[in-house]
Amino acid sequence: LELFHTLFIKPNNMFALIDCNNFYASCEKIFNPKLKNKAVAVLSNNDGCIIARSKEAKKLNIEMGSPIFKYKDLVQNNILHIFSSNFVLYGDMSKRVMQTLKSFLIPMEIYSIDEAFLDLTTLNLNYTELLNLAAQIKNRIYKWTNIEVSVGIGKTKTLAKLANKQAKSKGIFILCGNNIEHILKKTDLDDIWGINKNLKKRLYKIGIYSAFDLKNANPILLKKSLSINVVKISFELNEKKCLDINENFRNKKSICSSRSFAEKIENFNDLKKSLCSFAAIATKKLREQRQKANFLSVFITTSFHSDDPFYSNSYQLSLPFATSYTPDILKYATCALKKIYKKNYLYKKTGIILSSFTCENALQTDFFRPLPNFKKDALMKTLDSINKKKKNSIFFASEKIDQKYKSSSKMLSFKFTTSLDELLIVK
DNA sequence: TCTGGGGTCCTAGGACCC
DNA sequence: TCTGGGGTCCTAGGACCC
Repeated sequence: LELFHTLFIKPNNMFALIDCNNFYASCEKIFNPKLKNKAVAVLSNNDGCIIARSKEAKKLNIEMGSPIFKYKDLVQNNILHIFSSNFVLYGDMSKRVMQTLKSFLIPMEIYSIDEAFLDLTTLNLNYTELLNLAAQIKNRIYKWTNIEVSVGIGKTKTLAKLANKQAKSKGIFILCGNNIEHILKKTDLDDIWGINKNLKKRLYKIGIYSAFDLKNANPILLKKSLSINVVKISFELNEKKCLDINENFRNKKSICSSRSFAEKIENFNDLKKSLCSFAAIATKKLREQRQKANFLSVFITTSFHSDDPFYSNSYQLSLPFATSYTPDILKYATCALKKIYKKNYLYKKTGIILSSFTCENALQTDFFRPLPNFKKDALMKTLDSINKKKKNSIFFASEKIDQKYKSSSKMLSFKFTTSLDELLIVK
């Protein structure tokens, strides 16, 4: 253990986690002044359940993840204002926030759509300087994007995450030195990054009941009864860095596209059409990161929440050659679907996952395989450039789905920042 | 009536190798 | 009667994240 510490754990690190407050709900509020001080919630695809709440909505005890029909009365009485998820808007606002953060020229990892880590280690700041920097970050992001953020600072990413929880009420919080023990004692295990309800139960079984207990736990015991990740979390609570920031976030290692349907689908052809439309979306994303896939997985499932007979299955296949050519993916995805489709079930959802990527212009071939067809790449380039000018100008016949199965979003706000036809009008 | 979508990482076990 | 020891690589499934 001593050896491990001296070899791998470097002292004197400092990380900040910047997290946008109630991000999706905040994005809706920016462009709609009528929503000021009102409770706002954003719904999942298909307008199913709640995935974001403004602070006013949180005060009404509206739960994350619960289906919207539970709050029908609040919506009808204009107490709760709901929106379909507008990922084009949120994605663009996220980009603006991240660009603002980049202007500080500090090593940075974009961790999610509304969060980023900064590695402050080399800046060597004292407590007051840290507070000043955090305030500057908050102010600049608010001034440039109108988004409010919380800044949490700690000696490891795990502590910065925890500090951010404290910062939700105070705006800025630095978790170090004397206050760590005090905070950890009143922190629930599942409020720690990387520990959920399930892991919490397993920790209870070995006599660890709080974040403070986990900090002081025996790493050998943690490794034996749980996993290496829990050991790392415990070290991180002790201000010993195990997790570094990852600045190379550009390329994804897998790309998934899936959706639940507005109406359940029984028929193979309708299921195939929607799968093909997801396959085309995933393949387009793959081309955007200039890579080709060697592996795909297709899944189908009936509803988890109905009395209909339940069936869920998936099929994985290795592609005979790396490809980002939509017709190739459509063909193999359809093959995979045929393997798992069963008649007489009411399907609610399907999707595709592409993985095992290689660089688009480094193709491995062999003696017995035809040479790669460069015309395929040229065709996809043309297709993408046409669709860039006007979305969905060209698509494959197999993608054409019946409107009634498409997931619905009835309360969609405008794409205020990305579409000339949907600009905010000020009278 | 109505219950999301998109990711990463770890581990156990199988299939190989000598 | 008795059948080794030490590896690597791959994958499915689980567990976690937002």
